[in-house]
Amino acid sequence: MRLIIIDDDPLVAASLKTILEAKDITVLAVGNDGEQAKFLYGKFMPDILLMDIRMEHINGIEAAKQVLGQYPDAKVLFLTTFADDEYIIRALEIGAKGYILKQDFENLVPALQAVFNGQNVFGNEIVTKLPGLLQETGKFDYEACQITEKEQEIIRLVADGLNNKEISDTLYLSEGTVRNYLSQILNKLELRDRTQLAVFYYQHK
Amino acid sequence: MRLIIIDDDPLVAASLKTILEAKDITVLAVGNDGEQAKFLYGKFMPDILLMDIRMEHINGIEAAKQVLGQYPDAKVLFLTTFADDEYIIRALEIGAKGYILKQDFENLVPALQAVFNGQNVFGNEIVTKLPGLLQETGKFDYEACQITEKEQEIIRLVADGLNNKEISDTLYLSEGTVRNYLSQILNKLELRDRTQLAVFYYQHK
DNA sequence: CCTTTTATATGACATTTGTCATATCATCTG
DNA sequence: CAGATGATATGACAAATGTCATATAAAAGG
Repeated sequence: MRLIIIDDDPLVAASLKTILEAKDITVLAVGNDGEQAKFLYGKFMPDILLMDIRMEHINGIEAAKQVLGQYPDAKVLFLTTFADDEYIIRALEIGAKGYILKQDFENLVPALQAVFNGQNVFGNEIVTKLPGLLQETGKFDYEACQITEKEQEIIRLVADGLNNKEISDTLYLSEGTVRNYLSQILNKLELRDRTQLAVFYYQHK
Repeated sequence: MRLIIIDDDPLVAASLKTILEAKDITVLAVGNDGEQAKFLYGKFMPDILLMDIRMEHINGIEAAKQVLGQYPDAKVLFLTTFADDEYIIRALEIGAKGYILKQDFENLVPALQAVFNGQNVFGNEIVTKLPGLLQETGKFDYEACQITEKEQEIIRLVADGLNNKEISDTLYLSEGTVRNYLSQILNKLELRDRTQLAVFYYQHK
């Protein structure tokens, strides 16, 4: 198995190289910058591109996107020090083969093997997060928070982008009343303003 | 590596056993019913439970749930003939280690190895579906609307519920500048206020 | 080098927003 | 009936928001 390692930190990159070579894996090249990823990939055409996801200048995702744009069959396995929701999605979107924690170095070789054989590999930390990401956060129980029916109506209208005047027209209330309701809602949900309320609404739906 | 195979179809189960034993993998037992899964797991305590996902009587998911309920550290790898969106989520939820197509029998061994070493393995057919499941709504093309990179950053922060001061602190800009940016954004997207912007963000994501 | 563009900032301003204290009025409830 | 409760309203106020005209400096382009 022939691969290229890209890591911001030269120490990490070198350690990885040593570890992997001890396991009879050929490290064709080591880079420490997203910029080098595409160049080195084109030059060596490795079986796998093992790359840090957090790097200065060009991050791993961006670099991988470029590599995959030019070489769609490239197998990219990301390395990271901790799991980041944002990155999981992006990595999957662009077609990475997986995502493994640096700490799990004893699992690195089997992971590489699996990727080499066409599988996709994800560490536990990642997978346990997926259901949460997949199933949009369990609906929020407004009742449990003593949010009345009328208040919920107002929440929906705020989450629709209406201002106080529009809400008052819709519900046949005075604008002041709407303000009062809203004030109570924000208080109950411990939010600061209507925008946070709208955000809350969409994130708990 | 010691494992148990559960498959509805005795022929498939037997074939798998033959293939795997040829690769020096110990098949402790073969079952053909979800009911047997829990019993056999308890009896043999294998490293991995390799199980069909579609079975009569008790399906794989249900059987795995029971096994995992009793033995939370069980490593369950599902087998299936085709990928089913519904199952992906369910399998991840209950804590399965992966999901592989029966057709990919040449990848089965590396996959088992990776699972044995604590990884999670998913076939390509599955992974390519994940982004779709993660965010099904076609996302909005801000570039096309001439929304600059910086403006997009501000949008994200507004959609996070920050006020102008907080945004300016985050981006090292003056509050006035943030206001100006926001004003431009609202103008470009033909929205009225930051709440509508947050709403827009969540509805086009 | 001069001009244009781009990013950032300021101040002034009207409007909207959120909070609070208080007021009606109808409906329960003992 | 008297008092409590709940829904709605008002007015006052400070803070935040959105708009606009304008300013400045740096970068880019000629």
